[in-house]
Amino acid sequence: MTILARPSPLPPPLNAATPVCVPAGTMIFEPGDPCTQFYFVMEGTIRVALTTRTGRTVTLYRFGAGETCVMTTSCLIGGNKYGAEASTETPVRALVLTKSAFDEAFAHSTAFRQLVLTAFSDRLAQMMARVETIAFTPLDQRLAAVLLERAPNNDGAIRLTHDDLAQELGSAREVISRKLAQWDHDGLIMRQRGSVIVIDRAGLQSLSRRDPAL
Amino acid sequence: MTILARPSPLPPPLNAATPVCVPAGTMIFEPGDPCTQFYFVMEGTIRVALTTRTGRTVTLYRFGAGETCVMTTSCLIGGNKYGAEASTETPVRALVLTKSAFDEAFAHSTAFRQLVLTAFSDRLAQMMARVETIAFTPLDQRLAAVLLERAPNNDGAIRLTHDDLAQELGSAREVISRKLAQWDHDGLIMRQRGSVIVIDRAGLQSLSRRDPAL
DNA sequence: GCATCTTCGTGACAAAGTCACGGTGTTGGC
DNA sequence: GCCAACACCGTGACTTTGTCACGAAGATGC
Repeated sequence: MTILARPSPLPPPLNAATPVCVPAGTMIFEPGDPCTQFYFVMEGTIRVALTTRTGRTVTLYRFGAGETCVMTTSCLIGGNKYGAEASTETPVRALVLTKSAFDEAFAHSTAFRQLVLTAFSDRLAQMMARVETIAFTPLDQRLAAVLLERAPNNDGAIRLTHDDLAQELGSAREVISRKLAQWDHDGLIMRQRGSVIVIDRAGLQSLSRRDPAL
Repeated sequence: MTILARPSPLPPPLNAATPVCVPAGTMIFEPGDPCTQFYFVMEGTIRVALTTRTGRTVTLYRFGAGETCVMTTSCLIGGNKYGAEASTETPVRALVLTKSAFDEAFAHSTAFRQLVLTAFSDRLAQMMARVETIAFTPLDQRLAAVLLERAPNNDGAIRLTHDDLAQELGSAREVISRKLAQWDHDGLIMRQRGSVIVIDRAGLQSLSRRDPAL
Protein backbone atom coordinates (compact mmCIF):
# COMPACT_ATOMS: atom_id res chain seq x y z
CA MET A 1 0.00 0.00 0.00
CA THR A 2 1.79 3.11 -1.19
CA ILE A 3 0.26 6.35 -0.09
CA LEU A 4 0.97 9.42 -2.16
CA ALA A 5 0.54 13.02 -1.13
CA ARG A 6 -2.64 14.42 -2.61
CA PRO A 7 -1.78 17.21 -5.03
CA SER A 8 -4.83 19.27 -4.11
CA PRO A 9 -4.11 22.57 -2.33
CA LEU A 10 -4.45 22.52 1.43
CA PRO A 11 -7.37 24.30 3.04
CA PRO A 12 -6.41 27.63 4.63
CA PRO A 13 -5.93 26.62 8.27
CA LEU A 14 -3.36 24.00 7.32
CA ASN A 15 -1.26 26.53 5.48
CA ALA A 16 -0.80 28.27 8.80
CA ALA A 17 -0.05 25.09 10.74
CA THR A 18 3.35 24.40 12.25
CA PRO A 19 5.33 21.70 10.45
CA VAL A 20 7.09 19.06 12.56
CA CYS A 21 9.41 16.16 11.89
CA VAL A 22 9.37 12.97 13.96
CA PRO A 23 11.85 10.09 13.71
CA ALA A 24 10.70 6.52 13.09
CA GLY A 25 9.57 4.50 16.09
CA THR A 26 8.33 7.45 18.12
CA MET A 27 5.28 7.02 20.32
CA ILE A 28 2.73 9.65 19.32
CA PHE A 29 0.09 8.90 21.91
CA GLU A 30 -0.90 6.17 24.35
CA PRO A 31 -4.17 5.13 25.97
CA GLY A 32 -5.19 7.68 28.57
CA ASP A 33 -3.26 10.55 27.03
CA PRO A 34 -5.23 13.76 26.68
CA CYS A 35 -5.71 14.94 23.13
CA THR A 36 -4.24 18.39 22.54
CA GLN A 37 -3.15 18.46 18.91
CA PHE A 38 -4.40 17.68 15.44
CA TYR A 39 -2.07 16.08 12.89
CA PHE A 40 -2.03 16.22 9.12
CA VAL A 41 0.64 13.91 7.71
CA MET A 42 2.76 15.10 4.79
CA GLU A 43 5.14 12.18 4.62
CA GLY A 44 5.63 8.82 6.32
CA THR A 45 3.19 6.46 8.05
CA ILE A 46 1.79 6.15 11.55
CA ARG A 47 0.29 2.97 13.00
CA VAL A 48 -2.56 2.97 15.48
CA ALA A 49 -2.96 -0.17 17.55
CA LEU A 50 -4.63 -1.66 20.60
CA THR A 51 -2.82 -3.65 23.28
CA THR A 52 -4.44 -5.75 25.98
CA ARG A 53 -3.17 -6.18 29.50
CA THR A 54 -1.96 -9.61 28.44
CA GLY A 55 0.32 -7.96 25.93
CA ARG A 56 -1.48 -9.02 22.78
CA THR A 57 -1.69 -6.35 20.10
CA VAL A 58 -3.68 -5.69 16.95
CA THR A 59 -3.34 -2.95 14.35
CA LEU A 60 -6.44 -0.79 14.05
CA TYR A 61 -5.34 1.28 11.08
CA ARG A 62 -2.44 3.26 9.70
CA PHE A 63 -2.42 6.61 8.03
CA GLY A 64 0.06 8.40 5.81
CA ALA A 65 0.62 11.32 3.45
CA GLY A 66 -2.48 13.43 2.96
CA GLU A 67 -4.30 11.75 5.83
CA THR A 68 -5.35 12.59 9.35
CA CYS A 69 -5.76 10.52 12.50
CA VAL A 70 -9.43 9.79 13.17
CA MET A 71 -8.78 8.74 16.72
CA THR A 72 -7.42 12.24 17.27
CA THR A 73 -10.35 13.84 15.49
CA SER A 74 -12.71 11.76 17.55
CA CYS A 75 -11.06 12.76 20.80
CA LEU A 76 -10.96 16.42 19.86
CA ILE A 77 -14.63 16.41 18.99
CA GLY A 78 -15.77 14.27 21.89
CA GLY A 79 -13.37 15.78 24.41
CA ASN A 80 -12.25 12.36 25.65
CA LYS A 81 -8.84 10.78 26.11
CA TYR A 82 -7.02 8.49 23.71
CA GLY A 83 -8.09 4.85 23.77
CA ALA A 84 -5.31 3.40 21.65
CA GLU A 85 -1.63 3.86 20.96
CA ALA A 86 0.07 5.34 17.91
CA SER A 87 3.69 5.35 16.80
CA THR A 88 5.59 6.31 13.68
CA GLU A 89 6.67 3.46 11.44
CA THR A 90 8.89 5.69 9.31
CA PRO A 91 10.23 9.20 9.75
CA VAL A 92 7.18 11.44 9.61
CA ARG A 93 6.74 15.00 8.44
CA ALA A 94 3.42 16.48 9.54
CA LEU A 95 1.49 19.67 10.11
CA VAL A 96 0.22 20.30 13.62
CA LEU A 97 -2.72 22.35 14.81
CA THR A 98 -3.47 23.10 18.44
CA LYS A 99 -6.87 22.09 19.74
CA SER A 100 -8.12 25.66 19.66
CA ALA A 101 -6.85 26.17 16.11
CA PHE A 102 -8.59 22.94 15.14
CA ASP A 103 -11.89 24.03 16.69
CA GLU A 104 -11.61 27.38 15.02
CA ALA A 105 -10.83 25.87 11.61
CA PHE A 106 -13.49 23.22 11.95
CA ALA A 107 -16.15 25.77 12.77
CA HIS A 108 -15.34 28.17 9.97
CA SER A 109 -13.65 26.45 7.05
CA THR A 110 -15.95 24.31 4.94
CA ALA A 111 -12.98 22.80 3.09
CA PHE A 112 -11.27 21.82 6.33
CA ARG A 113 -14.45 20.36 7.71
CA GLN A 114 -14.90 18.34 4.55
CA LEU A 115 -11.34 17.07 4.77
CA VAL A 116 -11.76 15.98 8.36
CA LEU A 117 -15.19 14.48 7.96
CA THR A 118 -14.51 12.40 4.88
CA ALA A 119 -11.47 10.99 6.67
CA PHE A 120 -13.73 10.25 9.61
CA SER A 121 -16.31 8.61 7.40
CA ASP A 122 -13.79 6.53 5.45
CA ARG A 123 -12.15 5.25 8.57
CA LEU A 124 -15.37 4.24 10.24
CA ALA A 125 -16.26 2.14 7.22
CA GLN A 126 -12.78 0.65 7.28
CA MET A 127 -13.17 -0.11 10.96
CA MET A 128 -16.36 -2.04 10.36
CA ALA A 129 -14.69 -3.96 7.58
CA ARG A 130 -11.94 -4.78 10.04
CA VAL A 131 -14.44 -6.23 12.48
CA GLU A 132 -15.75 -8.48 9.74
CA THR A 133 -12.28 -9.55 8.66
CA ILE A 134 -11.09 -10.37 12.13
CA ALA A 135 -14.29 -12.18 12.99
CA PHE A 136 -14.64 -14.27 9.85
CA THR A 137 -11.61 -14.33 7.56
CA PRO A 138 -9.28 -17.29 8.15
CA LEU A 139 -5.79 -16.43 9.23
CA ASP A 140 -4.12 -17.80 6.08
CA GLN A 141 -5.92 -15.29 3.93
CA ARG A 142 -5.21 -12.38 6.21
CA LEU A 143 -1.55 -13.30 6.55
CA ALA A 144 -1.13 -13.77 2.81
CA ALA A 145 -2.74 -10.39 2.22
CA VAL A 146 -0.37 -8.66 4.63
CA LEU A 147 2.67 -10.28 3.04
CA LEU A 148 1.58 -9.17 -0.43
CA GLU A 149 0.79 -5.67 0.81
CA ARG A 150 4.18 -5.29 2.40
CA ALA A 151 6.31 -6.96 -0.26
CA PRO A 152 7.95 -4.64 -2.77
CA ASN A 153 7.48 -5.94 -6.28
CA ASN A 154 11.10 -6.69 -7.04
CA ASP A 155 12.88 -8.87 -4.51
CA GLY A 156 9.93 -9.41 -2.19
CA ALA A 157 11.86 -9.01 1.05
CA ILE A 158 9.84 -7.90 4.07
CA ARG A 159 11.67 -6.80 7.16
CA LEU A 160 9.21 -7.94 9.80
CA THR A 161 9.57 -10.54 12.54
CA HIS A 162 6.96 -13.23 13.09
CA ASP A 163 5.94 -11.32 16.17
CA ASP A 164 5.43 -8.15 14.14
CA LEU A 165 3.14 -10.03 11.79
CA ALA A 166 1.23 -11.54 14.71
CA GLN A 167 0.69 -8.07 16.18
CA GLU A 168 -0.45 -6.77 12.84
CA LEU A 169 -3.15 -9.44 12.64
CA GLY A 170 -3.99 -9.77 16.31
CA SER A 171 -2.75 -13.35 16.31
CA ALA A 172 0.01 -15.20 18.17
CA ARG A 173 3.64 -15.56 17.19
CA GLU A 174 3.61 -19.36 17.26
CA VAL A 175 0.69 -19.50 14.87
CA ILE A 176 2.41 -17.21 12.38
CA SER A 177 5.63 -19.20 12.68
CA ARG A 178 3.82 -22.41 11.80
CA LYS A 179 2.03 -20.91 8.80
CA LEU A 180 5.26 -19.45 7.49
CA ALA A 181 7.08 -22.74 8.02
CA GLN A 182 4.44 -24.47 5.95
CA TRP A 183 4.54 -21.86 3.19
CA ASP A 184 8.31 -21.99 3.20
CA HIS A 185 8.11 -25.73 2.72
CA ASP A 186 5.58 -25.19 -0.09
CA GLY A 187 7.87 -22.75 -1.86
CA LEU A 188 5.62 -19.72 -1.46
CA ILE A 189 8.08 -17.80 0.69
CA MET A 190 11.49 -18.04 2.31
CA ARG A 191 12.22 -17.31 5.95
CA GLN A 192 15.19 -15.42 7.31
CA ARG A 193 15.86 -14.11 10.76
CA GLY A 194 13.89 -10.89 11.02
CA SER A 195 12.42 -11.03 7.55
CA VAL A 196 10.28 -12.94 5.08
CA ILE A 197 10.89 -13.14 1.35
CA VAL A 198 7.95 -13.56 -0.95
CA ILE A 199 8.74 -16.06 -3.71
CA ASP A 200 5.46 -17.05 -5.29
CA ARG A 201 3.29 -13.92 -5.46
CA ALA A 202 0.60 -15.63 -7.49
CA GLY A 203 0.41 -18.46 -4.99
CA LEU A 204 -0.08 -16.07 -2.10
CA GLN A 205 -2.62 -14.12 -4.08
CA SER A 206 -4.75 -17.19 -4.64
CA LEU A 207 -4.52 -17.89 -0.92
CA SER A 208 -5.49 -14.37 0.06
CA ARG A 209 -8.39 -14.12 -2.33
CA ARG A 210 -9.85 -17.52 -1.70
CA ASP A 211 -13.48 -16.80 -0.97
CA PRO A 212 -14.68 -18.97 1.90
CA ALA A 213 -17.41 -20.97 0.18
CA LEU A 214 -18.36 -18.67 -2.63
CA MET B 1 -28.60 -2.05 28.35
CA THR B 2 -31.57 0.19 28.78
CA ILE B 3 -31.54 3.29 26.65
CA LEU B 4 -33.53 6.26 27.83
CA ALA B 5 -34.60 9.23 25.78
CA ARG B 6 -32.44 12.21 26.58
CA PRO B 7 -34.52 14.94 28.15
CA SER B 8 -32.56 17.74 26.47
CA PRO B 9 -34.48 19.79 23.90
CA LEU B 10 -33.95 18.82 20.28
CA PRO B 11 -31.92 21.12 18.06
CA PRO B 12 -34.06 23.15 15.63
CA PRO B 13 -33.87 21.01 12.48
CA LEU B 14 -35.19 17.96 14.30
CA ASN B 15 -38.26 19.82 15.47
CA ALA B 16 -39.18 20.16 11.82
CA ALA B 17 -38.43 16.54 10.95
CA THR B 18 -41.15 14.11 9.94
CA PRO B 19 -41.95 11.48 12.55
CA VAL B 20 -42.31 7.85 11.41
CA CYS B 21 -43.27 4.58 13.03
CA VAL B 22 -41.77 1.25 11.97
CA PRO B 23 -42.85 -2.21 13.20
CA ALA B 24 -40.36 -4.63 14.74
CA GLY B 25 -38.30 -6.77 12.38
CA THR B 26 -38.28 -4.27 9.53
CA MET B 27 -35.17 -4.02 7.35
CA ILE B 28 -34.02 -0.40 7.40
CA PHE B 29 -31.14 -0.68 4.95
CA GLU B 30 -28.97 -3.33 3.33
CA PRO B 31 -25.46 -3.34 1.88
CA GLY B 32 -25.43 -1.48 -1.42
CA ASP B 33 -28.45 0.67 -0.63
CA PRO B 34 -28.01 4.37 -1.34
CA CYS B 35 -28.30 6.61 1.67
CA THR B 36 -31.09 9.15 1.34
CA GLN B 37 -32.35 9.77 4.85
CA PHE B 38 -31.12 10.62 8.31
CA TYR B 39 -32.74 9.01 11.37
CA PHE B 40 -33.08 10.19 14.93
CA VAL B 41 -34.62 7.49 17.12
CA MET B 42 -37.24 8.48 19.69
CA GLU B 43 -38.22 5.02 20.85
CA GLY B 44 -37.15 1.40 20.23
CA THR B 45 -33.85 -0.09 19.11
CA ILE B 46 -32.21 -0.79 15.76
CA ARG B 47 -29.45 -3.33 15.20
CA VAL B 48 -26.70 -2.86 12.63
CA ALA B 49 -24.88 -6.00 11.52
CA LEU B 50 -22.57 -7.48 8.93
CA THR B 51 -23.22 -10.71 7.06
CA THR B 52 -20.70 -12.63 4.97
CA ARG B 53 -21.43 -14.56 1.80
CA THR B 54 -21.22 -17.72 3.89
CA GLY B 55 -24.13 -16.48 5.96
CA ARG B 56 -22.28 -15.76 9.16
CA THR B 57 -23.35 -12.60 10.93
CA VAL B 58 -22.01 -10.30 13.63
CA THR B 59 -23.61 -7.33 15.36
CA LEU B 60 -21.70 -4.10 14.84
CA TYR B 61 -23.77 -1.91 17.15
CA ARG B 62 -27.30 -1.02 18.09
CA PHE B 63 -28.82 2.37 18.73
CA GLY B 64 -31.95 3.53 20.47
CA ALA B 65 -33.82 6.47 21.93
CA GLY B 66 -31.91 9.72 21.59
CA GLU B 67 -29.36 8.21 19.23
CA THR B 68 -28.54 8.37 15.55
CA CYS B 69 -27.10 5.85 13.11
CA VAL B 70 -23.42 6.55 12.46
CA MET B 71 -23.35 4.35 9.40
CA THR B 72 -26.01 6.65 7.95
CA THR B 73 -24.12 9.75 9.00
CA SER B 74 -20.97 8.34 7.48
CA CYS B 75 -22.69 7.58 4.19
CA LEU B 76 -24.36 10.98 4.05
CA ILE B 77 -21.08 12.75 4.65
CA GLY B 78 -18.96 10.56 2.41
CA GLY B 79 -21.61 10.12 -0.26
CA ASN B 80 -21.15 6.36 -0.39
CA LYS B 81 -23.56 3.45 -0.16
CA TYR B 82 -24.40 1.39 2.91
CA GLY B 83 -21.93 -1.32 3.81
CA ALA B 84 -24.00 -3.14 6.42
CA GLU B 85 -27.56 -4.06 7.22
CA ALA B 86 -29.91 -2.60 9.80
CA SER B 87 -33.25 -3.78 11.09
CA THR B 88 -35.59 -2.85 13.92
CA GLU B 89 -35.54 -5.12 16.95
CA THR B 90 -38.62 -3.52 18.49
CA PRO B 91 -41.26 -1.15 17.14
CA VAL B 92 -39.43 2.09 16.43
CA ARG B 93 -40.57 5.68 16.48
CA ALA B 94 -38.11 8.03 14.80
CA LEU B 95 -37.64 11.42 13.22
CA VAL B 96 -36.51 11.48 9.61
CA LEU B 97 -34.61 14.13 7.70
CA THR B 98 -34.00 14.07 3.95
CA LYS B 99 -30.41 14.22 2.78
CA SER B 100 -30.74 17.85 1.76
CA ALA B 101 -32.35 18.80 5.07
CA PHE B 102 -29.50 17.01 6.81
CA ASP B 103 -26.87 18.85 4.81
CA GLU B 104 -28.61 22.13 5.47
CA ALA B 105 -28.91 21.48 9.19
CA PHE B 106 -25.37 20.18 9.47
CA ALA B 107 -23.95 23.24 7.78
CA HIS B 108 -25.88 25.80 9.81
CA SER B 109 -26.88 24.44 13.20
CA THR B 110 -24.05 24.15 15.69
CA ALA B 111 -26.24 22.18 18.08
CA PHE B 112 -27.19 19.68 15.38
CA ARG B 113 -23.58 19.34 14.29
CA GLN B 114 -22.56 18.71 17.87
CA LEU B 115 -25.25 16.06 18.24
CA VAL B 116 -24.20 14.24 15.09
CA LEU B 117 -20.48 14.47 15.69
CA THR B 118 -20.44 13.32 19.28
CA ALA B 119 -22.50 10.31 18.21
CA PHE B 120 -19.97 9.73 15.47
CA SER B 121 -17.09 10.05 17.86
CA ASP B 122 -18.62 7.78 20.49
CA ARG B 123 -19.39 5.08 17.99
CA LEU B 124 -15.94 5.08 16.47
CA ALA B 125 -14.46 4.50 19.91
CA GLN B 126 -16.99 1.76 20.51
CA MET B 127 -16.09 0.20 17.17
CA MET B 128 -12.43 0.03 18.08
CA ALA B 129 -13.31 -1.52 21.41
CA ARG B 130 -15.32 -4.08 19.46
CA VAL B 131 -12.29 -4.99 17.37
CA GLU B 132 -10.35 -5.63 20.55
CA THR B 133 -13.12 -7.68 22.11
CA ILE B 134 -13.65 -9.88 19.09
CA ALA B 135 -9.95 -10.35 18.58
CA PHE B 136 -8.96 -11.14 22.15
CA THR B 137 -11.82 -11.80 24.52
CA PRO B 138 -12.67 -15.49 24.98
CA LEU B 139 -16.14 -16.50 23.93
CA ASP B 140 -17.31 -17.47 27.44
CA GLN B 141 -16.82 -13.95 28.66
CA ARG B 142 -18.53 -12.39 25.70
CA LEU B 143 -21.46 -14.78 25.88
CA ALA B 144 -21.87 -14.30 29.61
CA ALA B 145 -21.84 -10.54 29.08
CA VAL B 146 -24.57 -10.73 26.46
CA LEU B 147 -26.75 -12.94 28.64
CA LEU B 148 -26.44 -10.53 31.55
CA GLU B 149 -27.10 -7.54 29.34
CA ARG B 150 -30.24 -9.07 27.93
CA ALA B 151 -31.62 -10.60 31.10
CA PRO B 152 -34.20 -8.55 32.97
CA ASN B 153 -33.44 -8.51 36.65
CA ASN B 154 -36.48 -10.44 37.86
CA ASP B 155 -37.08 -13.77 36.13
CA GLY B 156 -34.01 -13.68 33.87
CA ALA B 157 -35.74 -15.06 30.78
CA ILE B 158 -34.16 -14.14 27.45
CA ARG B 159 -36.11 -14.83 24.30
CA LEU B 160 -33.23 -15.56 21.94
CA THR B 161 -32.31 -18.74 20.10
CA HIS B 162 -28.82 -20.16 20.17
CA ASP B 163 -28.48 -18.97 16.60
CA ASP B 164 -29.45 -15.43 17.60
CA LEU B 165 -26.74 -15.43 20.24
CA ALA B 166 -24.21 -16.77 17.75
CA GLN B 167 -25.05 -13.97 15.33
CA GLU B 168 -24.78 -11.43 18.08
CA LEU B 169 -21.24 -12.55 18.84
CA GLY B 170 -20.10 -13.53 15.37
CA SER B 171 -19.74 -17.14 16.47
CA ALA B 172 -21.37 -20.41 15.42
CA ARG B 173 -24.59 -21.94 16.68
CA GLU B 174 -22.99 -25.24 17.71
CA VAL B 175 -20.43 -23.47 19.85
CA ILE B 176 -23.08 -21.49 21.68
CA SER B 177 -25.15 -24.63 22.18
CA ARG B 178 -22.25 -26.39 23.81
CA LYS B 179 -21.42 -23.51 26.15
CA LEU B 180 -25.04 -23.21 27.20
CA ALA B 181 -25.30 -26.96 27.74
CA GLN B 182 -22.32 -26.76 30.04
CA TRP B 183 -23.64 -23.76 31.94
CA ASP B 184 -27.02 -25.43 32.23
CA HIS B 185 -25.31 -28.45 33.76
CA ASP B 186 -23.40 -26.13 36.12
CA GLY B 187 -26.62 -24.45 37.24
CA LEU B 188 -25.79 -21.02 35.85
CA ILE B 189 -28.69 -21.00 33.40
CA MET B 190 -31.58 -23.08 32.15
CA ARG B 191 -32.34 -23.82 28.51
CA GLN B 192 -35.72 -23.81 26.86
CA ARG B 193 -36.63 -23.94 23.23
CA GLY B 194 -36.20 -20.39 21.94
CA SER B 195 -35.00 -18.92 25.20
CA VAL B 196 -32.43 -18.97 27.95
CA ILE B 197 -33.13 -18.32 31.62
CA VAL B 198 -30.42 -16.80 33.75
CA ILE B 199 -30.27 -18.51 37.16
CA ASP B 200 -26.98 -17.53 38.72
CA ARG B 201 -26.33 -13.90 37.85
CA ALA B 202 -23.29 -13.66 40.09
CA GLY B 203 -21.77 -16.74 38.50
CA LEU B 204 -22.16 -15.31 35.01
CA GLN B 205 -20.79 -12.01 36.20
CA SER B 206 -17.63 -13.61 37.47
CA LEU B 207 -17.31 -15.38 34.12
CA SER B 208 -17.84 -12.22 32.10
CA ARG B 209 -15.46 -10.11 34.12
CA ARG B 210 -12.68 -12.61 34.43
CA ASP B 211 -9.64 -10.69 33.30
CA PRO B 212 -7.48 -12.88 31.11
CA ALA B 213 -4.30 -12.97 33.18
CA LEU B 214 -4.63 -9.80 35.20
C1' DG C 1 -52.60 -36.19 11.69
C1' DC C 2 -49.06 -35.43 8.56
C1' DA C 3 -45.58 -32.66 6.11
C1' DT C 4 -42.56 -29.00 6.98
C1' DC C 5 -39.88 -25.84 9.34
C1' DT C 6 -37.30 -24.27 13.28
C1' DT C 7 -34.51 -25.26 16.97
C1' DC C 8 -31.32 -27.86 19.25
C1' DG C 9 -27.89 -31.98 20.33
C1' DT C 10 -23.85 -34.42 19.01
C1' DG C 11 -19.76 -36.64 17.10
C1' DA C 12 -15.69 -36.12 14.36
C1' DC C 13 -12.58 -33.27 12.63
C1' DA C 14 -9.84 -28.77 11.40
C1' DA C 15 -8.09 -24.26 12.60
C1' DA C 16 -6.32 -21.25 15.92
C1' DG C 17 -4.61 -19.90 20.44
C1' DT C 18 -1.94 -21.11 24.84
C1' DC C 19 1.82 -22.72 27.53
C1' DA C 20 6.26 -24.24 28.20
C1' DC C 21 10.61 -25.04 26.78
C1' DG C 22 14.88 -24.97 24.18
C1' DG C 23 17.84 -23.60 20.39
C1' DT C 24 20.30 -20.25 17.75
C1' DG C 25 21.73 -15.86 15.96
C1' DT C 26 23.17 -10.91 17.54
C1' DT C 27 24.94 -7.56 20.32
C1' DG C 28 27.53 -5.27 23.67
C1' DG C 29 30.67 -5.20 27.27
C1' DC C 30 35.21 -6.82 29.11
C1' DG D 1 38.22 -13.12 21.51
C1' DC D 2 34.77 -14.53 25.03
C1' DC D 3 30.71 -14.48 27.52
C1' DA D 4 26.26 -12.82 29.15
C1' DA D 5 22.03 -10.93 27.76
C1' DC D 6 18.71 -10.52 24.52
C1' DA D 7 15.82 -11.09 20.36
C1' DC D 8 14.01 -14.30 17.33
C1' DC D 9 12.39 -18.60 16.09
C1' DG D 10 10.94 -23.92 16.31
C1' DT D 11 8.18 -27.31 18.46
C1' DG D 12 5.24 -30.45 21.26
C1' DA D 13 1.13 -30.92 24.02
C1' DC D 14 -2.96 -29.14 25.05
C1' DT D 15 -7.42 -26.12 25.04
C1' DT D 16 -10.65 -23.43 22.67
C1' DT D 17 -13.21 -22.38 18.76
C1' DG D 18 -15.11 -23.23 14.21
C1' DT D 19 -16.81 -26.58 10.51
C1' DC D 20 -19.40 -30.31 8.65
C1' DA D 21 -22.79 -33.67 8.72
C1' DC D 22 -26.53 -35.73 10.60
C1' DG D 23 -30.57 -36.58 13.34
C1' DA D 24 -34.03 -35.80 16.95
C1' DA D 25 -37.51 -33.19 19.00
C1' DG D 26 -40.89 -29.21 19.29
C1' DA D 27 -43.92 -25.99 16.53
C1' DT D 28 -46.97 -24.82 12.78
C1' DG D 29 -50.18 -25.03 9.04
C1' DC D 30 -53.29 -27.34 6.24
